[in-house]
Amino acid sequence: MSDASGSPFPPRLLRTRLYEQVAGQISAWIGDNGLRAGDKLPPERELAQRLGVSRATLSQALVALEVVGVVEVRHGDGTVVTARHQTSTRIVEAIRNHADRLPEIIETRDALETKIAALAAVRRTEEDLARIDDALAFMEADIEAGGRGVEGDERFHGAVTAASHSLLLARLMDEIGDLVKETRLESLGQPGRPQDSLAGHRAIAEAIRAGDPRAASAAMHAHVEMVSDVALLRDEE
Amino acid sequence: MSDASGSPFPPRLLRTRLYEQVAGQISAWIGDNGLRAGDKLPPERELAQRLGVSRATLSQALVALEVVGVVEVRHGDGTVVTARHQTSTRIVEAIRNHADRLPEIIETRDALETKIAALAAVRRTEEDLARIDDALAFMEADIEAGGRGVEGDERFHGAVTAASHSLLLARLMDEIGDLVKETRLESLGQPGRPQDSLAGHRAIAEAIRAGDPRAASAAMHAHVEMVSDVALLRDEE
DNA sequence: ATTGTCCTATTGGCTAGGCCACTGAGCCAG
DNA sequence: CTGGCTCAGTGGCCTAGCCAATAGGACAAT
Repeated sequence: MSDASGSPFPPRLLRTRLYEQVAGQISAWIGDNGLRAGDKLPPERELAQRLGVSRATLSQALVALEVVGVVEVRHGDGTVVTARHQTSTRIVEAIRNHADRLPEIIETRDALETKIAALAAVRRTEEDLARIDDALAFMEADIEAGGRGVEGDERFHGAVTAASHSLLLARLMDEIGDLVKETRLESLGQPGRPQDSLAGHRAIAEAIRAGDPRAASAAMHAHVEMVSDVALLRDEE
Repeated sequence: MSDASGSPFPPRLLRTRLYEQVAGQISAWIGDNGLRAGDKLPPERELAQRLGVSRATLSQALVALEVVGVVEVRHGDGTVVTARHQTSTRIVEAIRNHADRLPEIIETRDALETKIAALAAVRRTEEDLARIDDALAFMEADIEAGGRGVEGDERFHGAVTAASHSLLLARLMDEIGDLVKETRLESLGQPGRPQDSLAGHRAIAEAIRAGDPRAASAAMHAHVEMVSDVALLRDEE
């Protein structure tokens, strides 16, 4: 891994596919013109011409918007705006671009993971416990070898999430996975942090093994708080 | 609304677009053949031929899978499977199709909304409180008029979520919005339920107004539990 | 040996143009 | 007023083709 040191590198200049631009423009256009749920978009042929792309490309853009839930394409009738427009796209962007999103991420992790820990304490199987131990061992080895234990951290939380046996919670954790990953990197970059983090994980694991949901929840809460402290120190405004 | 009574009607036989089927098949194929993150899919031309569709359609399918985060399409190189495959698609389906998803929804609501309530108690503005009161009044009027207070319930939870001033949590709530809506309908369909629900809302609102996060959290927890009881009674297996 | 340059096969990106299928609205007969 | 018909509008999908990016090998320069 070469990105482990120094400056974080220009972020790999992203290559936009045409359909993405088109989808963005359409989405923006919907917002700007104040289109409400149920309003119709112009026909594909016209829209394609206006945007200067082929119908095939436009079609891809519509697929993308459809998957995200912004529009609904109805064969023979037209393309209509759905209710979810405002909630979906905008907010994701807002979160991505806003600098002080860290507290929000911490809050959300706290909400989800304390619950997950509590559930895990009650539902964990032997297999779950083994996986958690593996992650712990992996992290320990990594840290002793001078690493930051990033992957071990990820594995641990993944294992705990799996142990909660809740597909929905797992999905939501996955949803915010990318955001969490960033905070993880920041947190574990602090000197001494990996060890503290490892200790926190051990406490969580113990509580889960003991089958004590309250303790597991509390331990997880403390752990998330610790991460938060670190992040806030560096990022305070 | 005509779907409020009687048998639930044949569920409107959905019309699949070709790209959806293709996306599904590809996704399944990835799973069946045990493809891991980083593995390459066959080239588009070949894949299209094998699946018996045009390249344009296949391309749409890939866009859909890309938006969902299952694959990454790299110009000039190929299409590769991303790490998120397992978590994403399967789980959504599993949740949608699994009958006993109610407990999971309750758990998730509990995790998110207790936190939301606590945050709301600390952060609510006068405007937030007014909106919460509006929702309360709306629900009360609806119930007195013989309604079930479904929309009021929705508004109330929306207002509380807004009062938490956390975009991320709001987004996750939105994410599970559809699922929650179903449970809401079931719950409020019980005789006497609307009144109880209204009382629960009042308790939550009071705690938020008082600025007491613990009380707000506890009240919300109690409320969610109540909903859960109802749901489980009808749906127990 | 190593490094940098160029070439080329492979692969995705996008377009053009066309036919088919579905939807909704208006018309007409019963 | 109802049911069936027609037709214009619109999306669904296809074929055929050229353009553009990438990876990897050959080969020259160091």
